Amino acid sequence: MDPGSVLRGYRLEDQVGFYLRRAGQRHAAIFAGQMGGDLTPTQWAALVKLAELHSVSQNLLGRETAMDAATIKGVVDRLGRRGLVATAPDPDDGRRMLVSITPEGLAAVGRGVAPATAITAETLEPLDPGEQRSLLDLLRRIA
Amino acid sequence: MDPGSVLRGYRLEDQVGFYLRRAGQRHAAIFAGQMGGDLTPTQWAALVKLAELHSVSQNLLGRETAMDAATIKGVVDRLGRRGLVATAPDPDDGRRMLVSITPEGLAAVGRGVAPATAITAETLEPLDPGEQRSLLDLLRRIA
DNA sequence: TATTTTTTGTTTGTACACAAACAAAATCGC
DNA sequence: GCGATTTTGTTTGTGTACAAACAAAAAATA
Repeated sequence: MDPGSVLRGYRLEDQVGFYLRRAGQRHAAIFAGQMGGDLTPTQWAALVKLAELHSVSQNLLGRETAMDAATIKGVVDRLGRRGLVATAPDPDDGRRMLVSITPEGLAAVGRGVAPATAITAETLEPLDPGEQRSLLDLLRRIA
Repeated sequence: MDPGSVLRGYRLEDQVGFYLRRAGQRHAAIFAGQMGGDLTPTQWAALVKLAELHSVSQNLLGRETAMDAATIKGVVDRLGRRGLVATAPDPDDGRRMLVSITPEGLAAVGRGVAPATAITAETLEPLDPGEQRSLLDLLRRIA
């Protein structure tokens, strides 16, 4: 009796989850290579959103970048320690911590746009333009 | 001068990486819900591969499941502590640690196949069958 | 107004994920 | 056979990711 028989035809290689993880790993490797290692994907996402939104509460920044409260806290703390982000209590709401991007953070975003664009291009490079649009559409719909 | 101008049209919402992360998060949530929380996606992947391969070195198991040496070590340690996996030194190669699945591990795989199949189905549920095949194909090619 | 509920942020604990540095064993090239 | 290289596994450190439990403040409601 083959131990594999409990699998009843189930194979890791047929599951979306497996390829989502592997594609994420490849993207992370490309990111680290192009971005020079000083900004992680989540840190970059937070900085980009802050460049758009000027000043937002920490939790809202988390929602905009798809990070839960505990995760965005760590990201903001690390960016704050490096002077790319500043926090201040919200005068209108004693619970809120307003997060904003510093001039240094804005400069980092400026330097990062070209690499970030290249990262997306390199990640999608195995696909032709139509396939790239398809993938983005399909991913969006299962996200 | 708008701070957003440093972005030059770059938006988080146009980047694959952002959706890869979000789709991975949704999949992980579905996984935790269906699998009952006692097995993580990586632990499940390791068990499935071991059910197929019987006995493999720890590093090879990592390669088969897309985990690096440090990560697979942690996964095997945790599975070993719960008795789902056993390790033994390879008699033919003093460096190698042979990992195999225990009867309890095999039983856990047997119980997990139905939920695991449902997890993939629920993750892909927003797409029709043709789109599901497309997504899997495109993900495979960028992974 | 007073009570309840929600929102916001923090802390702790567990689990990936990987880089870097290291040691031991096997293999390769000569 | 022997030195160089590769493979295998371990350890440490940093950074997501999230659950759960908690406190404080605000908002909703009775």
